[in-house]
Amino acid sequence: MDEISAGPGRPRDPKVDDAILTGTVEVLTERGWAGTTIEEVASRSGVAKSSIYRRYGSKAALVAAAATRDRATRFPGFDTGSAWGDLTAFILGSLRMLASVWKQVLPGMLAEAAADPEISTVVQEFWVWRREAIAGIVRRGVERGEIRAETDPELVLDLFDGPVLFRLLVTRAPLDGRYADRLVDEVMRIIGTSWH
Amino acid sequence: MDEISAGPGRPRDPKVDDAILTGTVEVLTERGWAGTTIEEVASRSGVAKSSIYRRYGSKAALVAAAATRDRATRFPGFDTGSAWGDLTAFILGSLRMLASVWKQVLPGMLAEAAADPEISTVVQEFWVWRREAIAGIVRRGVERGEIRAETDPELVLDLFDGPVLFRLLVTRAPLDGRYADRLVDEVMRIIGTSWH
Amino acid sequence: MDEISAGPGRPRDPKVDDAILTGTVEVLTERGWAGTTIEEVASRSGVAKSSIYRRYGSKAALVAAAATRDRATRFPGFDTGSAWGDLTAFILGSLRMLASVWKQVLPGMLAEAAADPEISTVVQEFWVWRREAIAGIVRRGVERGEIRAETDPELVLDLFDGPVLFRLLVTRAPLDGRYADRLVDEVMRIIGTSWH
Amino acid sequence: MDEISAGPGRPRDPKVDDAILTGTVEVLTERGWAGTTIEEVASRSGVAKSSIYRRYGSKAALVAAAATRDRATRFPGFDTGSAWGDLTAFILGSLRMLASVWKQVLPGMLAEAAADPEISTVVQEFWVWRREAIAGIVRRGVERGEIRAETDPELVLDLFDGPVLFRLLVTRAPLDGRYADRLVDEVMRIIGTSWH
DNA sequence: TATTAATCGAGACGGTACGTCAAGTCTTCTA
DNA sequence: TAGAAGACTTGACGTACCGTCTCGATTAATA
Repeated sequence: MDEISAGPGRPRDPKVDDAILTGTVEVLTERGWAGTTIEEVASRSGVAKSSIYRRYGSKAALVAAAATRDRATRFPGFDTGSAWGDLTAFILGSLRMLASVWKQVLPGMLAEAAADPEISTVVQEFWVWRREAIAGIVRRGVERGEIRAETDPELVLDLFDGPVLFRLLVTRAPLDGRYADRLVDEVMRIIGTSWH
Repeated sequence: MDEISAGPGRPRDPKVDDAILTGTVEVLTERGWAGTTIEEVASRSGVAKSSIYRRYGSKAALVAAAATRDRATRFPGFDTGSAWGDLTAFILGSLRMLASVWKQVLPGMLAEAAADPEISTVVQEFWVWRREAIAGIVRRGVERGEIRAETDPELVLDLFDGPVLFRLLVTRAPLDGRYADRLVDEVMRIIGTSWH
Repeated sequence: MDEISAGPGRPRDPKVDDAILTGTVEVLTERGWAGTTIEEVASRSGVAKSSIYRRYGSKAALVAAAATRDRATRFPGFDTGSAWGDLTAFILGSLRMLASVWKQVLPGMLAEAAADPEISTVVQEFWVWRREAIAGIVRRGVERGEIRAETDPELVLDLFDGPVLFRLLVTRAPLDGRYADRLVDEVMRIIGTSWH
Repeated sequence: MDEISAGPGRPRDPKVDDAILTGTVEVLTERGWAGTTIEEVASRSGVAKSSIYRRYGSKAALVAAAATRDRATRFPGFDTGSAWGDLTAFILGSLRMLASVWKQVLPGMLAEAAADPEISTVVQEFWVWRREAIAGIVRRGVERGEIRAETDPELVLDLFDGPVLFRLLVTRAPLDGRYADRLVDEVMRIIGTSWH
């Protein structure tokens, strides 16, 4: 995916790459999605506006890149030995990640994605690994006999991320550990082979 | 809330009220949330910009008003005699309403609400009657013995609107009758007193 | 020529008109034609950029307006009783006007006019009254018998402004009183009825 | 001033020299002075921008070089046997040269020269040979007794190029053969020893 | 019947950010 | 070193809307 060897011409300066994304996260943190302007990111990161536009065609693309870089660093592993434990670890990790900048950024991102297919793609890619993580948990749970064999991972993601998104965007109800427990409880009631 | 008798001075022209909201829906339909500008709404509806600002303080407030007016006309009743039927009617009605303009408008609205508390209030009010509708369905279901007594209507809304929102904003998976059936199925598995 | 009564809408603020043109002359004086930017004029005159663009479509149009306003205030009358005196007064007045800002501005103006027909029009209008002034001098001279009856005022303007422009733009030879005398001398040699 | 033998390193490629100037004239022809950019010249002539900047410090310097190269090829000799004939040949040749690209280029050049002394020098050098050509014509005319002995060639140039420049830049009056005749007529009326 | 006060359309106003463009400089690889 | 390629900083461009404001012209209820 990455260019290994350079073509002709001056190669892009990785320090500039870095400064842009770091500056983006900074401005997002301070000003939120709507208050973030390319102009501010440029002046903040000591980089020319044109150097940003050369890389990213829009604010949304820029923020998406920053988010993608951030994701890699934040999410730990989870394989606790039980479906219950795995799901709890997964949802808690998600909520922890959300608690940072991205809680403020996500709404704007999603709005942009609704209009711009290119951004939509980026957003969906952002969710692909979540689906795969869930699929892994489900597979292990089925092998252990904790989860029903015909379970669709897509459905589980629906039931996890849907309500979280709903609370984040609409009801603004708290997204804490107790809520995580309840979510896992409900989901296991649907996909589990038995219940206490 | 509404002024019943006029004070001194020229009263507001109801034709202007109407032209504004109608024009707003028109522009939203054609241009989507981001492409909708107050200036365009004004020129489209043959109304002065100041006449819009006199009524609504922002684009979001304007759109919220248009949405509220629209809601009243679109949503039919539902009381089918069974919890299963009620929930299905409710979710199908919701999906039908979403299929119109508001699918395009909702993301932008929610993004704005995330930043502006005033808009957030409007959005939440928009959801209040949904909670109440669900509460009614649950109450009737409990009385009939179809739904477990301790069921929290809030939770049911979570499980309905969450996944729908998730699909709408993120995965863009289809929101059709089959999906509605599956949703009701899952929810009833959680809140129902028995299952087949 | 001027609008006496206003159309609908807020009328243009004459203080803004004035601030813009005054600021333009200021910036031109300090920075010259090339160094003058609309942005600088705006910030200097405490006026929004859009208020300038609302009035003038380009730098050249803006400067032309400033020049036109300036012309009215700078040029005194001339009717000295003899063709010789009139022409001398005319050419001296012209050189005096040139000695101010406009010496620096004219080249850029003319370059712009060469490309943009609209500017060209403005520039030519700027020269119309010179043609007319010359025509008046010629007419009076013919009546007095000092100037040959068939004299074409256009030609006289050619012979006056041409060499001045040439010196200004190319040779940068001095444009002083002695040169003015010589110019009048030459021209009278062509259009005069006799010579000493 | 020119490097005769190369120092160390790769010598400059004369094909590049040529491509640059040829491309410059091409672009000037198509786009005029203002529309000509170094970037376009570079891509047009298949040469790197840095190869242009290595040779010429600015757009004006580049265009000046192109003009200088062009001048040598265009202007024929003139020595017709009479002052009248010489002057007519000279002015007609000048007008013919002007009719090409340079009519469009001159205004921009002169504007630049007004601000940049370096360009001003180039422009003045461009006029030196005209002064000398006129000086030759005058000298021969004086020897033949057609032109008054005290005639200043500088003045003649003033009277020729001034009006031409004026018409070119300002009035846009036609510059054809008839005008050439009239110009010669007027000038001879001033510097000639007699008239018909 | 006049007065008063708010509305209406229109459009100017000071702003802010946009995305584009060209200038001139710098950095890499290749010849 | 030159040369091609292209990234880089800089700075102005002209545009689009924002939300506020000032006009002159209505439009009722009040005096």
